[in-house]
Amino acid sequence: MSLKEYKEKRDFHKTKEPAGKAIKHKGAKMFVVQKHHASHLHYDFRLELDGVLKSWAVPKGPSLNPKDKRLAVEVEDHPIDYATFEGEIPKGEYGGGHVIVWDKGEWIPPKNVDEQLKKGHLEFELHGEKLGGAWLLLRTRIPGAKKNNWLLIKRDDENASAKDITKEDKSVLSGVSMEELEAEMENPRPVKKTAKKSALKIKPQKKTKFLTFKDLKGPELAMLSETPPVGEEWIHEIKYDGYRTLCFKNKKETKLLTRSGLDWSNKYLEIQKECAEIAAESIIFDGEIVWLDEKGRSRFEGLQNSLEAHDSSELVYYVFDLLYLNGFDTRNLPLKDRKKLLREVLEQSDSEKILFSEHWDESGKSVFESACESHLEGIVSKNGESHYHSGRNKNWIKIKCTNIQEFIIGGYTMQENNISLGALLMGAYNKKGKLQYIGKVGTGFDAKTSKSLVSKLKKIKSKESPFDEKSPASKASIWVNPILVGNIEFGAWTGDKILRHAAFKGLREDKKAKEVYLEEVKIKKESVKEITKESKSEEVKLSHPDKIIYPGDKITKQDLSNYYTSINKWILPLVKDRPLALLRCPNGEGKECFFQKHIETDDMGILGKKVESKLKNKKEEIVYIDSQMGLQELVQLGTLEIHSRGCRVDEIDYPNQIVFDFDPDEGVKFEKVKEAAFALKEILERLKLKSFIKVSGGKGLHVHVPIAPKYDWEQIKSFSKSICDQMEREHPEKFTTNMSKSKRKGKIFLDYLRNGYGASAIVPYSVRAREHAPVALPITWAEAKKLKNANSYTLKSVPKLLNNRKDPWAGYNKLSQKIKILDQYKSLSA
DNA sequence: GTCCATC
DNA sequence: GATGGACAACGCTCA
DNA sequence: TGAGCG
Repeated sequence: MSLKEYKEKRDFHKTKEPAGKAIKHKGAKMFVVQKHHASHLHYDFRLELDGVLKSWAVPKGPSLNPKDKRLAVEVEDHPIDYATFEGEIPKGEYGGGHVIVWDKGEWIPPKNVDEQLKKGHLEFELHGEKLGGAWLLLRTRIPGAKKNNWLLIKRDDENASAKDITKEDKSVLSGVSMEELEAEMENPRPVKKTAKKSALKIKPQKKTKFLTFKDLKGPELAMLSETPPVGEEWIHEIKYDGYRTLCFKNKKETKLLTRSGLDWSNKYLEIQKECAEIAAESIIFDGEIVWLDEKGRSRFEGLQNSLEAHDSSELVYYVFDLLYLNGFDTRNLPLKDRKKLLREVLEQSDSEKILFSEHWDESGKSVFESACESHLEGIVSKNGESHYHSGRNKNWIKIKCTNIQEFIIGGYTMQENNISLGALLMGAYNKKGKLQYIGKVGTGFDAKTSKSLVSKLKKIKSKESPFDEKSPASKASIWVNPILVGNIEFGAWTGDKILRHAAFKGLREDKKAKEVYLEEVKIKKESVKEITKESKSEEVKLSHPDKIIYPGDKITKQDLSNYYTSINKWILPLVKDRPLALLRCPNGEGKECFFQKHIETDDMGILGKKVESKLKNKKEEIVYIDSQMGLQELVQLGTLEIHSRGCRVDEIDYPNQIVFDFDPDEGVKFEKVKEAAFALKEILERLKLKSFIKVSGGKGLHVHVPIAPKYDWEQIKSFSKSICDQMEREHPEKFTTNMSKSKRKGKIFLDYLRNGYGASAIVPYSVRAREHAPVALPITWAEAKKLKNANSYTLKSVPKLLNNRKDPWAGYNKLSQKIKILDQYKSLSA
């Protein structure tokens, strides 16, 4: 989409003038609100109408980028456009201009929304375009709320609500069927996911105009890995050693382009001719042009020789992807389907030079091994379900048998005779964008290539070293502009990131030096699982060790990491192998946080597991840890609170601990909370159950009861409910089991709901995301007697306290208590 | 913090 | 490259 | 039935 089209689409309500009418609202004020994002700072707007804070000003409007300083607001009598500010835009108020709002486009707020808005706690998005402008579809979200709400408002009736839409109204919903709309309101989902789900089936639905290389934004590229990925979704292809080439054919012309978009049709005349003859009106291929040796292996040297001789007769084009066919953009098809289509097309054409790149869907490991045995360069494993995405991503993974990589020539030395080339000084761009020296290459070129190299290098001589640092400064070094790219085969990397046993294999004329960077080896988790079991000592890198995550006490991420390291042996037995729920606050305590129960990581310490609840009849993906490393990785992810379920990952239907949470209302004396805990202790003792107590790190206390995993969640929940009910009956003035705030005045809320399927509670020894980093610390009942409050054990004080401490929860994990009354009930009902 | 999508 | 969104889930209770 | 609450 061009910028113009994008703007038109975004500003549809300005250009289309739909049922409602745009008016200028005189009393409007704009507020610029600074918002922190994990990786960047940006701004949002709020709009005040007649003194009432109404909304974000511009639906999906542009944010203010401190660099471009635009603001989508009409200023004075200028036409609606972006106002451009000079200099820094301060946080604050922007009044005096006009802000465009709809006359009847205001939504009917649900209860409390006005208040939420005043606090700035509500955001909404306008989805009017979907409904042709006659209606407003708003997605509202209250941070922390469980779901989005969709509000549909008819413009000409202020009191219209979503329910009032009749079948007749369908006509104005331009393009949106009633069913779709109902489905959307019923089951709201983020807009972008909608787009994802509407993936084309094998037959593309809509004709699109022919794509250009620019539309494509370049070919899809593979990530480097040391081992092939594991999983049925992966298919595996031979990795070719040639030039990546895209073929664009339409009625007018047939072009062969390099990966950077250069037209090399003339260099591959024979192939270009054959492509032109393909029996399709328009087509885009992605593949590799190679030269094959007598054994059918692609050899880069052969390709180079052919090109230098301007003879493409010996080259073939292995096509492995189809991006466009006869008017249809096929990039959104799953790879498997694209290759099916591609195979059909190529079978029809019967060309000897344009070949279908076969794939195998057996285990990646065996494909990789046989590829290496046949002295091929390696394999490329691709996710068969993935769409075609430009750029490097994890859907394509390359695994190499030998180490051949492209690097940049940053300089060279001559042999002593000063006639022939001594060594090439190689480099690659690192993450910082600097050219990093990676060693010299003094072999692999014969007299002829040496000569041609020298003549090429002389032309690009430069006075200064192009290398960042660590550069091989010596009198003999001759620097060059770092624009030539060479193919280098090497044995291994040294610890200092220098090549060992490197040999020159030829220049890569299709690659720009800017594209050559140090590739990080991305290893898929599945393929290294066996390794991780043995190499648990691996350390976890903290991305920002000095980042302050508890601003009140200047506690850094490193401090948190150190905390868990020092109390590792205390927390691990209580947290390992339990399904987790994490409270993550990447920007620290007091900043925006979110809960998370499912994570995909490539990290090795955070484990995922597919579990199935037989009793709940549902499958889910859970996260757990079983090592110190896992704990460290949680820290790295910005986890401030670790919560767990009361069960083990392999028995999710049967909890092995019960948790009672005593949560006092504002103003309740802590003594009372202690009394409650001790009252519970007594009840439990009467039931012959041993219990353990911990401070919550907040205001309350938690009592844990380890049990045998033989009762299901329903049993445990009703058991704990009955106990809490009993306490409430005995002392209704002290306790309540009712969570509602109004009925909690001056009482302690007995929360038995931690004991339900999927519910979780704070893990003992976890820190809390509150000021001073309090810890949910296990204590003895004797200590509880003297306790003054529940939040004075902190990240700073706990490690010292634990020194030489006798485990207050000794035997917790070994205790497998039975609950008699449940057993009795069971035998009764049986 | 990380991934991803959209521009 | 800049920007922005998602990242849980479920039962209870009250209006 | 939806919102608020853990």
